[in-house]
Amino acid sequence: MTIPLASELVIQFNKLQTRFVKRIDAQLSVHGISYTEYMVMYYLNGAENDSLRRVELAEFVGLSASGITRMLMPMQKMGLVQKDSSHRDARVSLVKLTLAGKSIFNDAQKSFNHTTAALTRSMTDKQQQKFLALTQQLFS
Amino acid sequence: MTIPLASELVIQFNKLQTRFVKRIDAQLSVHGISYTEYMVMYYLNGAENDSLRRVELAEFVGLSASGITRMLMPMQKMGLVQKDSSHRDARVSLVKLTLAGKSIFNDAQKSFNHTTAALTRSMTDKQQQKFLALTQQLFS
DNA sequence: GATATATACTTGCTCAATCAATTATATACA
DNA sequence: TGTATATAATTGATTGAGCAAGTATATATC
Repeated sequence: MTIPLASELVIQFNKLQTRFVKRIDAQLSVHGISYTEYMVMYYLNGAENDSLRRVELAEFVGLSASGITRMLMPMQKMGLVQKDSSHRDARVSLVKLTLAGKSIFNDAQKSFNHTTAALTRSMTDKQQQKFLALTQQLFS
Repeated sequence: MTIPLASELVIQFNKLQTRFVKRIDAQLSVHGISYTEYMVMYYLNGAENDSLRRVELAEFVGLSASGITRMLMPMQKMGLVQKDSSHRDARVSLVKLTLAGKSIFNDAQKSFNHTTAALTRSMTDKQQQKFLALTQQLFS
């Protein structure tokens, strides 16, 4: 049986992504954080008011609510993030980067960008743009 | 700080893949198997002599050796795969699909192909080919 | 205002996967 | 031949994540 194009695409795609994350994880471990933790910090860093609610964070990072709770526990213990409560809604717990967190994120970001550049160095800029555009297209 | 193209690419790429796997997992659960179990069966199905060594399987699927051992245990219990020993090398344990395993794989494959087609339906065939080619290029 | 429903988060339990250590066997070489 | 090293697989301990259930608070409706 010949394998359909779409399946071949998904399988190769998945394989590549697994490889990417492993490489990035290895690099980030120098800073003591994982890929997912990096993504958490990345979104917190870019958020307005420098803070996000847990559900928002979960949505961005692609984790469940409980996944976020568990992920943040050690990060808080390490002093990377801190909790704040919302005075608008007593249910929500806002998360933000601490100063130490920001500093570590800045360092990690350099590693991250460096690694992604290495991972995609077999592509020209134009190809990367094309590839990104096609990736975006698949979201719809 | 503007985010570099390569990093944007990797992040979007990762996000998309997570989404893909979730959708496929949901579909495959009808057949009682996960994405990774599907991949195991997929490689076993395509292997010559219908069997693979655990290390080979691990390499293909992108798991560690122990990951494969643990993954195969329940699959064996469910009767999807069986063990064989190699007469060339007493250390190796060959894995192959059982008849039941083949049958379930065939059903699952239909679901899988159907789902991947749905996931990529926003792309023309030509775009899919382009995308696959770019993906392959990143492996080097 | 009281009751029902929805939302934000946390906790207990479970599963999948990893690493490090272990066992068994194979290969290399002094 | 015997000893060191390498390889295949498994096992114990740990981690990351999910789901289902629970708690606290908010909103909607009667």
